[in-house]
Amino acid sequence: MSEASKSLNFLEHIIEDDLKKGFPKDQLRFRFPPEPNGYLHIGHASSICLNFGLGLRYDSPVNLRFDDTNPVKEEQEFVDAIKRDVRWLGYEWDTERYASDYFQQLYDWAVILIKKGKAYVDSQSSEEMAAQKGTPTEPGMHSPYRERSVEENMALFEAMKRGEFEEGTHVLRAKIDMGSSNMLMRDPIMYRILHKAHHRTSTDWCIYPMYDWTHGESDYIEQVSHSFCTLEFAMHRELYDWFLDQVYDDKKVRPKQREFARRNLSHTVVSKRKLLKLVEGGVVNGWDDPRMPTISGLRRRGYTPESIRNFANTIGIAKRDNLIDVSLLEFHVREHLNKIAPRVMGVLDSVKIVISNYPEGEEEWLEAENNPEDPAAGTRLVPFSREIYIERNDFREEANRKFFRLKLGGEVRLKNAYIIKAESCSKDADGNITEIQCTYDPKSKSGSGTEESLRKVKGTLHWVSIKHALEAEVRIYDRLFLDESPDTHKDKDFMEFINPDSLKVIKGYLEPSLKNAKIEDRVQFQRLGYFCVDPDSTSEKLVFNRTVTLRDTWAKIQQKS
RNA sequence: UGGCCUAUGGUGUAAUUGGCAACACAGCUGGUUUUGGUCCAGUCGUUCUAGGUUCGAGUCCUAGUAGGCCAACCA
Repeated sequence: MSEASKSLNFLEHIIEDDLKKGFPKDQLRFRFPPEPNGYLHIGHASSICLNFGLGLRYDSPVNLRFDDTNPVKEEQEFVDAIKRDVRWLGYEWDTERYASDYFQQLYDWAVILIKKGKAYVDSQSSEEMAAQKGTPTEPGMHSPYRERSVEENMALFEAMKRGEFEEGTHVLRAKIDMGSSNMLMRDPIMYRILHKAHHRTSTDWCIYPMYDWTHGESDYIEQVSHSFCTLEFAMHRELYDWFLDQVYDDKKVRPKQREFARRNLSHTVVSKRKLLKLVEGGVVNGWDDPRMPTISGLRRRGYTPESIRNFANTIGIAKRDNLIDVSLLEFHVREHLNKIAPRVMGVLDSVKIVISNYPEGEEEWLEAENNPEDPAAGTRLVPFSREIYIERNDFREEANRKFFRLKLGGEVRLKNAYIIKAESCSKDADGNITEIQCTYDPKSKSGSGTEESLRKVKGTLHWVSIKHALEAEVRIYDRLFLDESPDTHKDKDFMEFINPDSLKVIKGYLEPSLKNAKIEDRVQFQRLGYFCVDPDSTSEKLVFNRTVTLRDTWAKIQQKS
């Protein structure tokens, strides 16, 4: 969809209104502000697409700013992973920033607040302060240290900075209103003492600013015009504005915080704590496990950046609670892969067919279309011979008219090859079919143009020549949770809803053209789904991940009966 | 008991700002097809409730109801 024809979401309306009121378009500026303490997931993708999409729409710079004010949890590893994921999604930031770049400026401003009597050092324990904080329905009480003199506050704050105190002994608090109905305005903490090395500033600082004091001022320093965050920060806006008022120069752009509802995807969880539990509990094999809703997991699963961007644009941005069905994400990856993924044949649950009237030892290479959606993709050759594999569930000894696959006495088209007829089958002692004996019509070769080749047969099957088949490991992934919203049940833990069959590892037989498939190559196994080559692949052993099945109306028909 | 936010098909978002409720997904019916894929056509709504303003209300007003968020030296 072109940007011009797309309807506007409420944040775009806010920007349009600002523009209409005279805000200069060339001063529009956005930012994506992750905390480097974990991996990006599908929820972040929405925010990334929102902010960077706005940048593209208005031709405005977008900063990537790491909100790194807590050295206890933050690491360089996450910075690198986040940058890689944002790039992979297809976005370029204007400048790479760190809240830690502003520590000195923030400190200088804090000194100004102290001197104006708007901040003070509190020397109580966190328990004492919590007790004085009040509740949502009762006002708080003043700290006994609230009326310290400017001189005393300055001396204490400077000593905090010099590292003369233990962690937890003092904090710097903004002096606002302990009676406010907004708990965040009840003298919020601006600085705490932390004797921890920071991933960028090392041991330069032993006091670290809190989120509220940092975020708005960072937006201001960067001259971000519109600062978009999720709804749980709505109450923070009053504080954001209060802090801004303390330093604001009206010749500069004043950042505007607005909040949107985070997007929830069905059949998954997204909180860092829960994701970590899945990783540490061994439920999945790491942060990039293809079942994880992380960007790196989706990448390994075979999702394309374009499909994720289209998904994000389709679900839009609003303020109400939501639960987006994962089938919408699956639709977008199918839509994209349908256009770009080469078609190949692979049999995942095989049963052997012997074509009794096909000469023993003979083989021929048949032409096959690489992608019916894209003629420019060309053709390839696939080998055919007397013994082939087909999918076990593509054969039944007897079946009704609705089953238009192979049955005894029935005919079926082998994709790109011949029409065959099932004559008989062999079984083992347990009654399992071990081999199907067929005959073929030599004149029915696909594309030969003969009358026989033009015959209409209802079913078409994919197949693989046994002699030429490539063996591969195929990982069949399904959704990780059976419940659409596993972590919103009051009396049940989300771990109770884990799908025990979210991964099946099987052996598949593939056509030989896949021999040189490279890691991250994406293909469609015809009639089965989209698959991609996993990084675990080696030259000896191919490993494929199933990204998503094809739409399967046959499965629906079967379910109904 | 306080404050803030939200309410439109099964799902997600729109509605030229007070003027024929639209788009996508999912579901269901058919058609096309050498993938039961793709593609095409059709189908699926008391805009949370009750009042009010108005020629006209999803949109404005009032009162309810329901859901979410708010008491970390986290972000």
